[in-house]
Amino acid sequence: MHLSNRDPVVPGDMAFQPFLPNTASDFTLDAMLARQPPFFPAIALTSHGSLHLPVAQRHPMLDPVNAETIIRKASLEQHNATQSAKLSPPKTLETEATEDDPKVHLEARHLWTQFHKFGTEMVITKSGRRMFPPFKARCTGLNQRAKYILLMDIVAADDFRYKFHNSGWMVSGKADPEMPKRMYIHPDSPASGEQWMSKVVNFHKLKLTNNISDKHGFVSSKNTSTILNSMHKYQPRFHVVRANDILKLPYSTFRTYVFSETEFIAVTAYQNDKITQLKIDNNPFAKGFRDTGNASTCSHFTNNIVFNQIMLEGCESDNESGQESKHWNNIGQDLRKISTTTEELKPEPNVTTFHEKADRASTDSLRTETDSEDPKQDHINSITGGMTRCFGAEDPRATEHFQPLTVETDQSAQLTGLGRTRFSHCYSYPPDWTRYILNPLGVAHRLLYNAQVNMQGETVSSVAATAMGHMLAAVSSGGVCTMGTAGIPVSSVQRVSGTSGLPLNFQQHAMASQGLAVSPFGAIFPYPYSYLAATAALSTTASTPVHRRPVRPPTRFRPYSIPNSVGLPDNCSTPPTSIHLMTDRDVNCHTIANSPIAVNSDSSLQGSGASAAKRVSSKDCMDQLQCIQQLVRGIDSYQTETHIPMS
DNA sequence: TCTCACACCTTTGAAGTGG
DNA sequence: CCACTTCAAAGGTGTGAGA
Repeated sequence: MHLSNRDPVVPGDMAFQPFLPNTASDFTLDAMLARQPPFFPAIALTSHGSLHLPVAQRHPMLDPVNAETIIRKASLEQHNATQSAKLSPPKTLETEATEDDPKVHLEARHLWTQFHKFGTEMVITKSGRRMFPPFKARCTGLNQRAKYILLMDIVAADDFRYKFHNSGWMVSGKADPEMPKRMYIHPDSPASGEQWMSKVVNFHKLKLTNNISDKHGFVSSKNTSTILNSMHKYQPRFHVVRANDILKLPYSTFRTYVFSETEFIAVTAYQNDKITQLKIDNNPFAKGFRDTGNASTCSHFTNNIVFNQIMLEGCESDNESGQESKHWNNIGQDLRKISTTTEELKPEPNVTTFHEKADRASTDSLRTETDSEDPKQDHINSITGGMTRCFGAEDPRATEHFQPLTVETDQSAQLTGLGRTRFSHCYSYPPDWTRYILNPLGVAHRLLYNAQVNMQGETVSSVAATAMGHMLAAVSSGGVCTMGTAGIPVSSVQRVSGTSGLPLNFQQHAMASQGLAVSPFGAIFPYPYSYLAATAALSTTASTPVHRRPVRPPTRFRPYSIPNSVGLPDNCSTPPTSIHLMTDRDVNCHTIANSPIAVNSDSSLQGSGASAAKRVSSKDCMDQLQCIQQLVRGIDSYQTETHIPMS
């Protein structure tokens, strides 16, 4: 058994051979374990691996012997739990829960809009800089009792390098190779829908850096950074996953929300003075650079803050605490007024219609900000029109009025500047995941490379699990799921009772504290070992417009490619994404996701998981696997293509 | 184009104070 | 014991010089 293999793997070693189960025996735990690549060697795999090798070695799950013991023990526990469940089926509140319909509203959208208008520059430094404006979102439509995991990542928006010329940005060439991408799990994850909806999801702790050797992303510290290339364009993405355990992410459905106005170009120094002034005027940390006597480009922002603080006093519905949060909200409110003043964000008539029809019915949280019979509040309502409109974009009812806008992922739409509408893209995975694996665009195909799938009985892994490339998604009815990614074992035990074999706190904190990243596939990654976030990638490839329409819109976001080896390929233009934890728990947030095809044993998720299992019979699984195999066969040739044509 | 030191600012939490 | 205030350290900013 490979579990005992301690031999290190040298960079470039093809440690992961595609394993596609063909027979029922392939789905057993032993079969999966037998196909595991050597555990642990990935720690020392890359030139960067040495950074965390000593730490990783201390992790009990990184010891091959311990790992096997833990896995076996977890298997037994789950078996016992299964038997217990048969004798006394667990009571679940799921019957009272309703299907979720997550909607995500970008906070301070007007600030983002102004930011986008002025140049979309985001400063990155070697030590890391926070995003400005901060990425914050408000979620609604979640199942209050279900557990959700919220994530964020930043992906390249295109394949170009830019330069600032003649007061504007222009393409200056082909993009440099991307840095390893990281996906950030909100530290409050998993949390109930009620908890998420009660707060604003805030990723302001996320830092941007161009330091390749940066290791903050995986270290339990206040610093959580992602590596970007200067003078390249990026697009933050927000993911909502309905799952009660981080280790279930691979089997869960990602709903991805892309707010086009959050797109930015990473720079080491500001090129556009307007952006500089915008940030100085709005970022409290840059207050020292404000010149009150100077009527700067954005000085009216500052002036209006006072006005809006008065106008909106007491209207704050956000549960956030802390002055900074209030500050950002004030900024957002302030800019709402500005937008009204400048007419730039004046809602279109149909938007107003939607605002009246949908917003009044659904955006209670917003109403708390604007709810008033007071004429003063009427004015505020008009101010917030743009924000409400954006919020409604994810609302099913919005499609009635904005249907043409639901497919806003093509290149032209993205590049039309402020003239375009500002709606987020919502991608979700339909239950019929095979349809997306067979996506004609082909991008999903790459995700299947080296895919290892284990399905048994009624348990069916989702697209994510299927497509997690060199990761191993081993889900068995026996309950044991061993994740052998890069040779690192992780027990992803799924009991019928819904609790993981490894308590989340243990998984999350222990791993993070030891400088390990928890991948969406349940693997532990030492920095900077990065892996494909297949689930996230699929969010772009298996995307559907706002409301799960079966038609896939063109997307300009390249999927994450799966490395053809455990190491990062030299010519990998689209490195994989790893998931790691934001460790600061002071981040406010809320968002949630439905996981219609997730393999959820959690009682709160049994409904969706069980239904998914029913939807996909064993025969269907085999058929789908055959499809996967066919795809994989063609991937070798496909891999030579370095990128997917954009829209 | 990038890095670094710098001044200025906010944030945070510990320590002190008073009811 | 609790709430409030004070204070210092930590950390987030853009600037500007130099590489």
